[in-house]
Amino acid sequence: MNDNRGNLLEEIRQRLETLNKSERKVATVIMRDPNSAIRLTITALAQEAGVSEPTVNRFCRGFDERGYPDFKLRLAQSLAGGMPYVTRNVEFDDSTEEYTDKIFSSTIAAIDSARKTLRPPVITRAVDYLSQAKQIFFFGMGASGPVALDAQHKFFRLNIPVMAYEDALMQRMVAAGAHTGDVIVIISYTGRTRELVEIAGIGRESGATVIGITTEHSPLAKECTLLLSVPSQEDTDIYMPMTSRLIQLTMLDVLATGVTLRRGVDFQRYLKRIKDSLAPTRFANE
Amino acid sequence: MNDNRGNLLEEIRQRLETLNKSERKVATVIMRDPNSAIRLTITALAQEAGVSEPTVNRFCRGFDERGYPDFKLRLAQSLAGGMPYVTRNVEFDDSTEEYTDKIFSSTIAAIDSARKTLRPPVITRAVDYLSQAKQIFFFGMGASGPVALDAQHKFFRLNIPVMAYEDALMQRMVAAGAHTGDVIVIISYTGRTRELVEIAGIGRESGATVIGITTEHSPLAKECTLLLSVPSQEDTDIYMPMTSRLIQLTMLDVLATGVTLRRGVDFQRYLKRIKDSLAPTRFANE
DNA sequence: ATAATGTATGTCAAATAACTACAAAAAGGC
DNA sequence: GCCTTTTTGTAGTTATTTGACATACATTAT
Repeated sequence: MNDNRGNLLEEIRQRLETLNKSERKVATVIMRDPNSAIRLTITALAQEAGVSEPTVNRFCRGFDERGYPDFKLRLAQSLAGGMPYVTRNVEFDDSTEEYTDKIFSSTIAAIDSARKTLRPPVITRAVDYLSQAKQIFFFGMGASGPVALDAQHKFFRLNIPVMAYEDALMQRMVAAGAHTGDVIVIISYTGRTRELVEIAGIGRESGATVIGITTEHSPLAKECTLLLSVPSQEDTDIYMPMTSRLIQLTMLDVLATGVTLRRGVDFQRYLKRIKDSLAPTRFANE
Repeated sequence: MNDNRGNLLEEIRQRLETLNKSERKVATVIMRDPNSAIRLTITALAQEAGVSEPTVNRFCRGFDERGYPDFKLRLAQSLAGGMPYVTRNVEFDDSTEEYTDKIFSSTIAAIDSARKTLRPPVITRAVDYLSQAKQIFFFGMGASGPVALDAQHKFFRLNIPVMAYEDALMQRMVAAGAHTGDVIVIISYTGRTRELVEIAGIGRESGATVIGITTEHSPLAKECTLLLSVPSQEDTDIYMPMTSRLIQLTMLDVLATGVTLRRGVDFQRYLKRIKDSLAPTRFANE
């Protein structure tokens, strides 16, 4: 819906040869300092270019715009600083400002790229399973442990029996004792932890639905009923998992939201009640 | 020269609470469909919002703009790049694709806005404290509990004695028993949990350095030696904390990275050794 | 060479949009 | 409940854009 015709500035440059004398004057003025051009009125721009106002207007229409204001709007968009959410690695001589910015940028870039690889039908299926689950278990080890706990926290509010386990032995026992209708969500960045791969198999044998939040094509992914794939972040997480956790967490936010929506509008009142129950533990708001 | 003040849409959303009735109407109309809003005249927008034209004009000036046209220009720039980093709230009739996209977008927008409010000198000081700490404790309750655990995980790798506590009584005891040179990091979204505010005070009395990762001007913030402020996300987290955790986590990534850098280049070898220690627990990489 | 035609550009007026000053209404404090 | 302050709207003013039309210039045909 967004009329994202290419960069306007680029288009002007390309068509420069095609334009007639006066229109070329207008183009030149705009290209010389586009950032100022967007703040000029048609009168000012016309004067600047030494042409008449209607000429500017005609020039604008030549670029498939309704008139000068629309043209300016599109020009402004072309100029808007593209987002520099690039993944750059932290260097050992970075200043505080530099590494802070790099980490934030990489994080944003990672989440953005995760968003692009998402497949809504898969999420819908995951939400189907979760909202019909008799019980939900979240398994995560190491850095994914806290993610599992966070998920427990979130799903608990949804009035579903839910537990998180970080311990491999507990996970194994729970998986072995699971029933049809139970859902086990296994969170693992690498998808290669032997223990978890085995546990996934055990869970499935017990009849549980096993949802994996992990890397595509990994051994764990193959053992799961349903895979929510997290793109692997090549460079960033060399020595510590950073962005991967955040993507997993966001994914779980999406799932929790999906389940909430299935509950219907009335459920919001229940959520509010849970939230309000915390009020006495807090200082009043302002 | 390009006045790239932050994403305007985001700013509107943040300041939504601050606005008065009529101005909020205007904000709502703009946020509902920003892409159309930029094509409206002040008259049309006023009518759409059910307010008078001067109200719209005043609204624009409230955002440090000279008037409506300039406001529109900046709005257009915020929308550019086809990438709507707009925070739109999830509606009850959203499709999977819609709510997924909204959550990812809000998350990205929130982290981006957090990035902009960061003050590098404060981070430097936090890293100073942390890298010289005899011991580090991370305290978090409720949704911030998993964040504290994640931090423990991360700082453990940095070869620092570190513990995370979710339990208020343990926190209280640890705070009371802390010494000068110990650092207590308290993570709280609201900054209003009575228990934690008290604990912060106790920790400081014991001589520990108390770093708060919480909302500015909150009771907790006032009790801390150093405040790392997390911008509060009014709308998004109504019924569940979502973006706040992610910002806290990213903040902790930054701190952990800062401490790592202080350790010097050799330290990387140590980190690699820790990472490699996990290899036997995993299936080989391809 | 000149008339005829078409294109390019400008002038001016009408319409539209944005802003200002002021007045009315609503909200808040005493 | 009255006064003060804040919020919102009305009406008039100014600025901006656009459209209709006219003129100038170039091109081609006679």
